[in-house]
Amino acid sequence: MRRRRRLPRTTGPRRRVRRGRDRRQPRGPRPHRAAPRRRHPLRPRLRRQGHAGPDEGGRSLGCLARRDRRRPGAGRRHGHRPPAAGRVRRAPRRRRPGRPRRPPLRTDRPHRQGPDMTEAAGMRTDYCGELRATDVGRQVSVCGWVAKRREHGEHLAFVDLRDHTGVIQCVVHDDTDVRSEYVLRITGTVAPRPEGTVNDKLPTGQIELQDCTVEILSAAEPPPFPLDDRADDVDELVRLRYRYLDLRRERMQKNLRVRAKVNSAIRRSMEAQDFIEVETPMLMPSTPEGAREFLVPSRQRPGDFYALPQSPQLYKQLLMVGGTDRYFQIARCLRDEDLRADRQYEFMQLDAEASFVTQDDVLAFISEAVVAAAEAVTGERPPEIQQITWHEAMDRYGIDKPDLRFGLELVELTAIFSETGFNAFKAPSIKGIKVPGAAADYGRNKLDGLTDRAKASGAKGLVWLKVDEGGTTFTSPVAKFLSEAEVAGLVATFEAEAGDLLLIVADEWANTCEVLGVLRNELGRPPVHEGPYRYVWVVDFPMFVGRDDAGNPKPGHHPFTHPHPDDMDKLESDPMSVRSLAYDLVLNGWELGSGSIRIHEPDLQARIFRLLGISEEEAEKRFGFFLTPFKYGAPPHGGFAFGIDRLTAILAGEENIREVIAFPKPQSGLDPMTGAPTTVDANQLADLGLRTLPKAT
RNA sequence: GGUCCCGUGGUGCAGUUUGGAGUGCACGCCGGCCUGUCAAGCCGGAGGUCGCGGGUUCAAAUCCCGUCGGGACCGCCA
Repeated sequence: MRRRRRLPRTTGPRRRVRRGRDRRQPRGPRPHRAAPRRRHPLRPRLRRQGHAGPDEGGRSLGCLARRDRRRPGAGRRHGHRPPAAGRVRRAPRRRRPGRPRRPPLRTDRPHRQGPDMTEAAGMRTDYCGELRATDVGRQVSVCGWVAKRREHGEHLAFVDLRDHTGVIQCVVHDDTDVRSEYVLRITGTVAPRPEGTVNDKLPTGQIELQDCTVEILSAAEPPPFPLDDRADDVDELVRLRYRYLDLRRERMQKNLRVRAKVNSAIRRSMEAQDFIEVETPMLMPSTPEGAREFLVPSRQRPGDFYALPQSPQLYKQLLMVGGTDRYFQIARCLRDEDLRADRQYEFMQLDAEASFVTQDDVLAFISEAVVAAAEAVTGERPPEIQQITWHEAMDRYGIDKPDLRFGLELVELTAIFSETGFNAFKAPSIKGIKVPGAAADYGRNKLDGLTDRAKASGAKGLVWLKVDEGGTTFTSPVAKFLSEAEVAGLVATFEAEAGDLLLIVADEWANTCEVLGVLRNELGRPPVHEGPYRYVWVVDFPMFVGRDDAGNPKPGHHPFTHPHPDDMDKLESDPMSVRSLAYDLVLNGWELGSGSIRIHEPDLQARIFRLLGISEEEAEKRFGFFLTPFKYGAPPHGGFAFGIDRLTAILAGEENIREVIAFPKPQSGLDPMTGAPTTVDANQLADLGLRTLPKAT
């Protein structure tokens, strides 16, 4: 890192303004110091940079110099710390033998008009939150915002100064007027707190800054909401409107730093695995498959549009054709779909692609990156990520993004009812879940609620049974329809005990699983960020999911996904049973991302298009720029993309990705801070050949 | 596009069920007091068109309709 010089500590204006009584009137000389000249006390008190008056330069030096003369050794003690930010952060606090002492205070520099912004990093010697008892005796300068001030009469006040590392208590004995969120530079001596005044709740609670000289770098209006933990309860719209204030909070600063760690660890991991970072265009042709796109009108071709990328999918495959071998990008993706707790218009993905690899290779690459990111944040390396097939995920958890942190697995019951007389159970697939001990908690209302939920998910109905005392009979509206053998079969299969609640669904296999999967999550799923972290690869996704209006199968992943080699012979005969080489990575029930091995053979691609009902002409029209390259020799390749916002949110302990994005948008997509989106003036529209319709009223 | 929940000084709430004067609490803010506090303490003060519009009523924060804004979820996100 480039070495940056620190500003001589004496160049800033020393502002003396008053707080408390009589702020609007000049006051007489104060008792223990010759009264310095004072600026007019009326606020705003600060002159703008460049308009500094004659009192802004030299006097403070004089004050400090006087002070230094009064305290022999103080000047020498107060030295230049290694100036680069990284060094400051990591600098050992204990001075080791042999380590050179900090260079002496420079008092020989020419006076400056206010802080020199070209040396802003040098305005301080330390971060607020990093001072410790081992720093006692040092004279330091810290910069930050006033988190809190506590006054005790005219001549004692405590100022908690905050930067992104934390707060330090500064003892101010003069009558400087500092208020919430004023930006200060405070120079003082690190001292142990007097006996009985240690604050165990603060990492800096053993010490405080004494003999403080306060420079007001910026005055501030009171913030519209408290910038501490209480802001967690403030309306998110208010936090977003003043996001720049919200970001000062410990939680937000922590989250931004978690995110930076994730990015950094991912980048290091991918590079260590021989991936190279390549940027791909933000302006690309519209490819209307999949998510709705953001369109950008072309000025030079009025009436034509670029689209912003939903993902770099097409480009990264062309990078493979281009011999790049292993590509990655921490890529911004944009989708014009409705927002959610885990969705923004724009979001970041680790996008990766590799040539001459198998599915297992890709899973290993990505696993390594995710594990590295998790380790960078938590300090613990997660265990190897397990795999589960899509079919097993559906069968056991009823969902393709299973949350493995809790039980309530689906129990297979079909065989028990193979000869049932109960019409509702004459179905291809019968499954249930057991909620241990929940019978008493679920009265009629809650059970009706579950039934409604099941029906909303597509179930014909939901059968519930409460296991009676003794554990061998049920209380249930359908109890009378069940044979003794069926009752016994249920008790045995569920390993049911008195007080358990059993929920059963009978339908086609997929429906049965999905409905119970919804109920399972409803009944047992903890908030996503609660530990432990359970990563899982879901593999062998079906090649096709459902059929479109014309009866053609629809691709489960995307139309360039390679079919599973074992199922190639079923592509035409039984397409819906064909598996693909597509895979998802799931963490605590959130889909982190997905990927696949791609089709690199033009013949196979043509075959898939035929199955999807896409004619050659249509394929050429829609994907021509993408398909032609494959005629020139495409390597076998595959890749993956996962959402960095989601991973970061979970690792940061947040349930909402907005909390780990510096400037997110609320659910409406309207930015309360900037007002975007806005109308533009007619000339801009004319330039683009656009005309807007009147807004609906 | 849909379902549900929420809009009351700068912030967080109570008050709405059962209509009766902008009523209350906490924080913040402003002023005063206070030399060891730490989400300091004490005293005083300012600050609100109860999101907006309409309706019912003698009377609406409260009931009704509409609308705007926010959130969670469904649809959607190949």
